[in-house]
Amino acid sequence: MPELPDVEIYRKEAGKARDATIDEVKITDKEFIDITPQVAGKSIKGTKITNAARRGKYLWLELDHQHSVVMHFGMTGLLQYTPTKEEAPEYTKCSFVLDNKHSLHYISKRKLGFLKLSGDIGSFIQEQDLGPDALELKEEEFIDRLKKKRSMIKTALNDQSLIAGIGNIYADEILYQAGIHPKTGTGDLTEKEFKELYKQNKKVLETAIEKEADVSRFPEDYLLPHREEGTDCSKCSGKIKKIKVGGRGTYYCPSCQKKK
DNA sequence: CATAATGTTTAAGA
DNA sequence: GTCTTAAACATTAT
Repeated sequence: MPELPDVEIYRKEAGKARDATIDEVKITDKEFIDITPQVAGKSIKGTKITNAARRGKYLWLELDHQHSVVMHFGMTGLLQYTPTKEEAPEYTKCSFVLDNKHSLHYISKRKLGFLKLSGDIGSFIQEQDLGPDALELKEEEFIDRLKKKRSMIKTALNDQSLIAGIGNIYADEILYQAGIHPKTGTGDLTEKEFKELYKQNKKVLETAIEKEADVSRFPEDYLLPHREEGTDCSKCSGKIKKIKVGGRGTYYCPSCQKKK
């Protein structure tokens, strides 16, 4: 489930490969991986991983030859760092075999993400029209950006050009914690509610990272561990309800997230 | 078998 | 042109 907290975990995983040299690039799904064996051999093999960087849901492996590998995880992708002698996980699309007896595996069941060679990170962000990372934003800009969009608040939170990193399920969690109905129009929110959103955005994402994006370890009053229609709300006596917002499944408590 | 699923891009509508 | 919404994409699990 790769949203900001998940990708941050992968970034830490990739960080274990820092200063290792890439001995080999194994491409196991040619259709999916946008790197030809020639390019891999010429531009990636033999280079050193100098850093792992993240913005929103995108992850970069920075190499010492002024380029980098950029990856996106779609809905089912993940990154794993394992001893090379272990077999690559199922659905592995591409593996970087390192000189420290470990390998980094890009894994995905479906084909919605990508992994490719990227030059300068800044120009990539511009091309993608990617907004600032949800954890880097100051309160004022966070609120200003949301106000610019005239849509339901959940749709605005999911807009990567406004704020990068919040996906479908974390938008639900943030709105649940803030006590705001997901269909509320951005124009109908009060200043107080915007501030609460900012506060919960930070808290929810940081908590998720601290728990290594493992929902079973989330606090008891979070929505995510019991994101199911009809279950009891952890904050009041209401029952969790499922609706569609902008075409996506959305869970909320009708009793503590009242519509205006 | 039909439906929904954490994602982004596109095409269409206002 | 600009902004917003809905459909399309690929594959698996229920």
